[in-house]
Amino acid sequence: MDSNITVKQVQKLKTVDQVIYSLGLVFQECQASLGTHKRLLAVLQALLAKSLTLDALENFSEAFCDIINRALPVKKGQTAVDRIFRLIGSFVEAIEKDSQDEMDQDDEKADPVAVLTDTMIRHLLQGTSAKDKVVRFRVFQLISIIVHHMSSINNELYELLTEHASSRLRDREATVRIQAVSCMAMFQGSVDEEDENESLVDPSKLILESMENDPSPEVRRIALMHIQKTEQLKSRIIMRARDENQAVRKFFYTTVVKQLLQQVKLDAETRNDILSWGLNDREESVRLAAEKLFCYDWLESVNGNVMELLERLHVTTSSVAETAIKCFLSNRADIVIKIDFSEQFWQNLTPETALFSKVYYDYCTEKNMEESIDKNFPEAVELAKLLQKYMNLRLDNQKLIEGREADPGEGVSDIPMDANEVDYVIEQLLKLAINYDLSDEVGRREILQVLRLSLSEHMLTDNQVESLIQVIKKISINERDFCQMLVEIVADIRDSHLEDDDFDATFHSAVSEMPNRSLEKQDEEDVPSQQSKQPILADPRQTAVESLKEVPTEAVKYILIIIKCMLGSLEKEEDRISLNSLMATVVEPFFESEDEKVAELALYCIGLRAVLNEEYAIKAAFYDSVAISHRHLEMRAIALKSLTDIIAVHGTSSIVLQPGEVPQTDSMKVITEVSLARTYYRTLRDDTKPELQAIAGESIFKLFLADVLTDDELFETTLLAWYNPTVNANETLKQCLAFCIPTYSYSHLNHQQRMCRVAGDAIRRTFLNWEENKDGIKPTTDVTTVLHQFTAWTDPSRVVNISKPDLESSTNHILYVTNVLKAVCSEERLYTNQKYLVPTLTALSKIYIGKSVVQNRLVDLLRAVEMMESEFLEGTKAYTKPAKTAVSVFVSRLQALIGEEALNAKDDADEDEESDPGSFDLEAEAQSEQDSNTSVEKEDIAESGEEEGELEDEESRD
DNA sequence: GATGTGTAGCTACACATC
DNA sequence: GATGTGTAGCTACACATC
Repeated sequence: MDSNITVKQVQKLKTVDQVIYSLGLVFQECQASLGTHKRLLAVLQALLAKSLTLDALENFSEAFCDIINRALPVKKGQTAVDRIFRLIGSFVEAIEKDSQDEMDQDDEKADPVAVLTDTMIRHLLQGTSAKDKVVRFRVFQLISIIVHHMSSINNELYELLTEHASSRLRDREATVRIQAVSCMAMFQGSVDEEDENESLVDPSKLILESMENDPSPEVRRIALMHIQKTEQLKSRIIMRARDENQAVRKFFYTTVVKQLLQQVKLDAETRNDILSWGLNDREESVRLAAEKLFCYDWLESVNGNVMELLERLHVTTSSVAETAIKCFLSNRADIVIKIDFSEQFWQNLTPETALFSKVYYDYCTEKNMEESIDKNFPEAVELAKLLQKYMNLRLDNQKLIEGREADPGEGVSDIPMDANEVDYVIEQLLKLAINYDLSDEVGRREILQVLRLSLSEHMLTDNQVESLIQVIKKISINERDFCQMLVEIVADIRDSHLEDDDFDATFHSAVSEMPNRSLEKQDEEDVPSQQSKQPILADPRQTAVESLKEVPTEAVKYILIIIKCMLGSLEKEEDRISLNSLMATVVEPFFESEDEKVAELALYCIGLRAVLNEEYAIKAAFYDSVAISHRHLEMRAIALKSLTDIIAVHGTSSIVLQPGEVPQTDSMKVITEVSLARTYYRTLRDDTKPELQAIAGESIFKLFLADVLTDDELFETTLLAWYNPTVNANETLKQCLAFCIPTYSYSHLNHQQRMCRVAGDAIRRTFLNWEENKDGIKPTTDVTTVLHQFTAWTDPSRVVNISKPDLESSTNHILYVTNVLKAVCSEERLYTNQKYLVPTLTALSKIYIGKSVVQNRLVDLLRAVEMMESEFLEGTKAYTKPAKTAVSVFVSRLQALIGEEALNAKDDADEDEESDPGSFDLEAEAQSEQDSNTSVEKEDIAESGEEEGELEDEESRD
């Protein structure tokens, strides 16, 4: 028989042996290429038919299993076996189909196909818990293939299979679990929920479990692929878009979303979430997959109608719409090129088209597509008219609504556009105007006119105010001009709410003091410098407060929002006088408002001003400190952030009393260095206010990174917080510290030195806290992790951009290890406990010692280690063999680095000086060296020493 | 546990076959 | 034109080894 076996040849076969021999040939041949499979499939079917006519089904099955056995031990990745399995799969499918056709005709006959598949599966199941992982993998691979090609299965076999597969879902090998999941997937939906049999496992639940919790991303991916996309499971499936593994996330976007959209209903919010997570993913590959999904697949699902695609985003409430449109513009140049905004388009803006035009304008600007801008976007004058048109529409709407409320009985006249939608359109037009080409003088005037009137006469939304003020800023000649314009507007708004004539003394006087400003470019020199020296008013504040009481709260909020946006967009202070007046008469009085929102806005404004003006910062710091200790949570958060910003910009010296400085009665400078540190310290330690804790953590590191804060004690508090088990519940703070601690430590050698100084004490206190365990909460880390982290943070080779000479001469790790050993040896509970001692000593192997470290430092360290060993460790139970080995390895390493000669020389010197070998004196040396290196920090360190006592005192009083 | 090596799963393209 | 196959390069991850 030649190697290319055919159906005709099979039909001529006479004996069982010949059939079995041919079977071997088929599987021999199928391994080489998939090309022959079609013919071989026919041959296999013929062989089965032949064995039936010879009444040798049993022999045929046996031979089949024998062939399978030979493939089972072949490791993964061998294509030959994959081809064999593929042929078996096709074979099962083909004979199942034939059998179905025959069964329709004759139900009585025993089904040979069922016998064959049953034999094969039972044979394979014997290997499901084989010792060889390859066998377990191959067994489930083939079972999975067979099951996928079967149309039905009897109950007995089903139970057997699910039982084996479910136990393999917890196989040690990920490859086996993948196949088990794939096999189990075939049985989803087979359990009838109504007559739930207790003994039956529910495949869907098991797959769900694997999809969410399997440690291997590949298993999770396969589970995600196979799991049924049902209404019940969809919310769990969608969460895979946030899987920690990028391959899983990417797979979700390339494949799963499409399946979901076909099989279940997804509401707009869910779709937006999916899109938002994808387009903002940290991995580029995931972002690309999400972009493709949106720009091609979703567009296709709305038949290429771009506006419908945008409508489905629900732009007015979506935070992702703008990103989505940007991605659309850059991905679908083919569609973008056809864009043509007509007059009609601009007259009938919808939220979608308004947003699109805004994003498109920015896109064109960025890509220098001037032609597209000229073609599609109106002149500035026209833009002003458009703004006016939609502002009018907004006003008409409001009147209609008010009218309807006043007289509900009246025939309801249709409101042309939803109020929120009009607001949104206006907001987009304003945003469009921010970057618009306003070089045309007439257009600029027109727009400014519209903006001024709108701002003072309409109660715009917060977002609208913010954008509008940015446009005014852009149009203004300079900051002075800008400020004055807004101060006038604020005055107008206030006036409009006061009817009494005697109200306006303060306000108008504040305004009238300002030079006349006009749109025309005005030389700054024109402003008489004397004006700034004139007294503002006898007692402006008092009168202002009185009159402001008459202004409705809503109007006050509106005014404060305008001021907030104005201050936020200032880069420097060109008009101190009018700002002073504004703050004193309109902002500061509201700090004490009973309305929380009003007080918050006032404090926010105060903080913004303080960043611009160092003198004002003292006042702001005063307000902040009052707010931090007395006011409600949101207020305290604003105050804490504001205080941090002030210090970051102006430094601590400008706002705190210097040592010896006595608080003046007329000054608001009341904060001391200690009270400032204590504010952060207390906030960070207050578990009852997790939001503030997180802000404090972030603030402290911001200031440490900027070298504004230099308090070692405060820094140590952050480390203690990191290892405090209760912090684990505060996700924001945890994330903040996880990022900030290493970032700070690796940012500069001096920063790392601070870490080295406090590390010993921080480790000691952390361990003792765990030991005492006051709160009864289990620590979430262990001793080894703590030491690993500290050893890494203090490793000079991890400092970014460190120069080779700096690295090789750095003594940071030596300082660190000295402190840690000292700290552990100072506490009997630690050095006599194996749990703490052994990891401390084994960590010695990770200590980085540069090639050009001063020899004396090494000798001192060596002496210290030897002393520690003889004084504290030798003879204690905790000093186990691995600990001893670690110490002796470290000692040998030090000795080798030092060299014998230096060692002897140093010994002599020691004898001469009669130094005390029992003390850790090298830390003092290290400290003094560090001080001389950074003379600036010297004082701070000394100061912090004093504070340490005070902070501690405070704490113990608490 | 740190290291080097191996692998799956893309992705894009060329080419053959139906 | 649709479909399947082979090829190569790439990357993140899993695995094996010490």
